[in-house]
Amino acid sequence: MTIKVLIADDHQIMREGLRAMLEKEHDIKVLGEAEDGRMIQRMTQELLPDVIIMDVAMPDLNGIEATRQIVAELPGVKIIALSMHDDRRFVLNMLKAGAAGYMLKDCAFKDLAKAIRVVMSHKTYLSHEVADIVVQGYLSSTDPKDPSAFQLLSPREREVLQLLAEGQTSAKIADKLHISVKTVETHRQKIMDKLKTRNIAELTKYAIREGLTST
Amino acid sequence: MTIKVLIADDHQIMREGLRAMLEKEHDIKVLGEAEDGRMIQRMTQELLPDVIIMDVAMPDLNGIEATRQIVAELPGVKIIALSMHDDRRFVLNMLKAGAAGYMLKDCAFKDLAKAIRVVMSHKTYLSHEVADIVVQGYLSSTDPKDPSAFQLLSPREREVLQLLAEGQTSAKIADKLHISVKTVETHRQKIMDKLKTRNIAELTKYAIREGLTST
DNA sequence: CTTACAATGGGGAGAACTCCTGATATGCGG
DNA sequence: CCGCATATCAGGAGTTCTCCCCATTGTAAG
Repeated sequence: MTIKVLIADDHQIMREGLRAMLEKEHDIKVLGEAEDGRMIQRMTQELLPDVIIMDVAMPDLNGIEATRQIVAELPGVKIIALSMHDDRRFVLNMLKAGAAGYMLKDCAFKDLAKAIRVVMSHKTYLSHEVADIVVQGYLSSTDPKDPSAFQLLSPREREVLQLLAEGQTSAKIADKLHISVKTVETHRQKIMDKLKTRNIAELTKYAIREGLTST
Repeated sequence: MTIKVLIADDHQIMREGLRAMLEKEHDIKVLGEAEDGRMIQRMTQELLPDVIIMDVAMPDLNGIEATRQIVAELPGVKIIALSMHDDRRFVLNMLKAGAAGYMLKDCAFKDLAKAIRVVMSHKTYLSHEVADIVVQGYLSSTDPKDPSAFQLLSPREREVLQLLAEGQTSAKIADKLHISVKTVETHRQKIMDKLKTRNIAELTKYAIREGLTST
C-alpha cells in the first residue's frame, strides 16, 4: 500500500528536492506541493493525503496554524513538521497543534523517510535534536497555559536582559535599576539557565528575536 | 563533458535534495557536500569543482566570506549563491565577493540547472527576483555610501567577528583558526576600534546588521 | 625605498563575566 | 499554612574580556 504525501514549503527548490527524494521510495507517492498554509489546507481537503511534510515558517498562514486547522478537520492526516529551527516555541507549539512528528532540516533524508513510516503507524517521531526539548517542555508544563519561551522570564528578568543586550555592564544595570551588582548577576544567571545560553552574544540574539532590543 | 559540482549548505536535507535533483542531470556530477564555509573551502582545494552551489548563511564561515576566499585562490571556480533572502546586502556582497550567480531558494530546480550551465560559459546568472536589486545597488554605488563591514574590516577581522557574534570565546576561535589567543584578541581590539564598540553585545548587533550572522 | 596596513604573537592589569554556594523577604495559590 | 516563584543580596573561584603596551613578517601602494 502506497503512502500518499503532500509537501508544504515556501521555497520551491526545497519542495522539489523533497519530491525528488521521496519519489525514490517505492511505497511513497507525492500527490502535490503547496507553498503556503492556506494552500496546503485546501489541497488536503481535496486530495486526502496520508502524510503532510509541513514547513513551520511559511507566509500567509504559518505551519502551526495550518496544522491546527487541518488536524481539527481531518484527524486522520499525519503531519510532520520540517523546520530549520530547534527553538522550543516552534517545537512545542507545533506538537500542541497536533503534529505527529518534528524534524530539523539538517536531518538526513532517511530519517524523514523513517518518520513518515513511523507516523503512519500512529506513533510520534521526533528527530533526536528536539527530543529533549519536548521532554523539558513536558516537565515544565505544570500549567496549562501557553508557555512561550518569552514568558519563561519574569518581568524583572526581561528588563535585565534588555539592558544586557543593549551592551550595558552589570554595574551600569545595577545603577540604573537601583539594585546591587550581585542581584543583576543573579538575574542574568537565571536568564541564562532558562534560555540555555552561555554568553552575551547568544543573549543578545535572543533579545533581538524577542523584540526586547533592536539591531 | 561533465560539470563537477560541490554543494555547501548547513542543512543536510537541503544538501541531499539538491544532490538528488542534480544527479538526474546527465552532464552534472556532484563531487561532495559541505556543511559550512570552512569545509567547502578545503573541499574545493582538494576536488577542484567547476561549480559550487553555496548557501549564503552558514555557521562558522559564511558563504560570502568563503566565496571571497575561494575566488581569490581559484578564480576558475564558479560559485552560485543559493539563499532564502533577497536582502540587498546579501545579494550585493555575495556578488562583490565574486559569485557568478545568485538564486533564491524558491526558484525552480530547472532554473538552478540553467544557472549552472550559464555560469560555466563565464556569464553571470541572477534569478529575476534579485536582478533589479543589483541594478539599484549599482545605481546607488555611484555615490559614496556609509562604510559597511566589508570595506572597513579586513577578511580576517570579519571572520573573527562572525565567530564572536556566534558566541564563541577567544580561546575557541584561536583553536578553530589555528592562531594564538593573543592574535584573536588583537583582531577583536582592531574590530572594536574600527566599529567604535565596547562589548560583545554591540559587536553581535553589528554582525547581525551586516549579515555576518543571523539571530 | 619608504609608508601603510594586514596578520601574526606577546606581557600585564583590571574589569567584567560565568558559575558555584549560600541567604532573606514577599506574595500568590492550593 | 505550605510550597513555589520572584526579587533581593553576598562570597568566592575561575575564566574571559577589555585595554594598554609592544614586536616581527609580508605585502601592496606610492
